[in-house]
Amino acid sequence: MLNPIIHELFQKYRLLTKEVNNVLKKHDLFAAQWSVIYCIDLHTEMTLTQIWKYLNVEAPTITRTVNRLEEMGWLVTREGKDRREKIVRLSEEAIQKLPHIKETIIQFESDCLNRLTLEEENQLILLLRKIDGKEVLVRDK
Amino acid sequence: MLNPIIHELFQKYRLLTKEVNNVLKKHDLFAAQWSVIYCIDLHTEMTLTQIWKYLNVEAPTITRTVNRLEEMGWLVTREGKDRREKIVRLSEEAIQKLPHIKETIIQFESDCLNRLTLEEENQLILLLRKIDGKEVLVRDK
DNA sequence: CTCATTTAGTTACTTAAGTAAATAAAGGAG
DNA sequence: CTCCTTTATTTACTTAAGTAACTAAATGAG
Repeated sequence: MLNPIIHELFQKYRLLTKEVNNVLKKHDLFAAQWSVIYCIDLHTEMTLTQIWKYLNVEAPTITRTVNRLEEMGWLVTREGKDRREKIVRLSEEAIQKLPHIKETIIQFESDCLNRLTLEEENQLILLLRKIDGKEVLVRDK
Repeated sequence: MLNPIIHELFQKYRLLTKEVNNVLKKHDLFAAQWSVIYCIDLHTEMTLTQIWKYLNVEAPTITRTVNRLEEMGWLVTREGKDRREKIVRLSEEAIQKLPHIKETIIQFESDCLNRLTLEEENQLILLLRKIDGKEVLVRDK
């Protein structure tokens, strides 16, 4: 952008999405779809609102991705007691396929980070969290 | 995604683009447009290929952004001696508006990074560069 | 010189995500 | 109970960027 940190962060974002899309191709998934599947698996069952709040994206993004994943047979949805909300869970096939996909993702991610020591990884995550901490809690200044 | 570093990196990317778009709104620009203007300013004159190689994106992305910026009067293009290539430079208005825009961007970026010390900034950039270093040079392992 | 190959840019189509505005159910004040 | 407000989701439109396939100019082998 101008600042080298932000520049680097943007470049890595593009590089990583590109590569993760490539890795996921063999499972017929895209990165954003995988992130939704992963987060539903983590919580077993979620409303759309819970998903977009967890992933920190806007609601329409999740409407679209969940619809697509439902069409593709990865997700099953039902109406909640509150009839406005849509509750999503993984389909049987998805649950079955999940371990294998997780494996390839773990492999991919560890390849990406193989030049970092464990300590560096911890440092990196702490430093990333310090960027733009408006919502984290206004600490000083 | 699953790995907290990559997860955090993706979140920060979204947060930062959102906020930089918000800051640029008063200049009638979007983040990607600004990055093209900035890099042309840095090099005075560039071909499309030089731009997309510098920014590390694909060619069609730059075709689109440059066309839009030309329509909007930010850029001027001409044909090179090699008649396949399109050479781009900033328009007079762009050059005039640039200092003010730069100022707001610098302000924005330093706000984003104000919780990091200078040393932490240096560390962060080094750590980011270690991610997925396939193209950087395969060093060890 | 001619033709095959490479290079620069574009076009068409797709994923990803954002904003603004609409719909529709739930909840609350009176 | 009625009406207003809030909440959950959706729809329409836009920016950003990718892939694949195309055009057209340049280059190089013969």
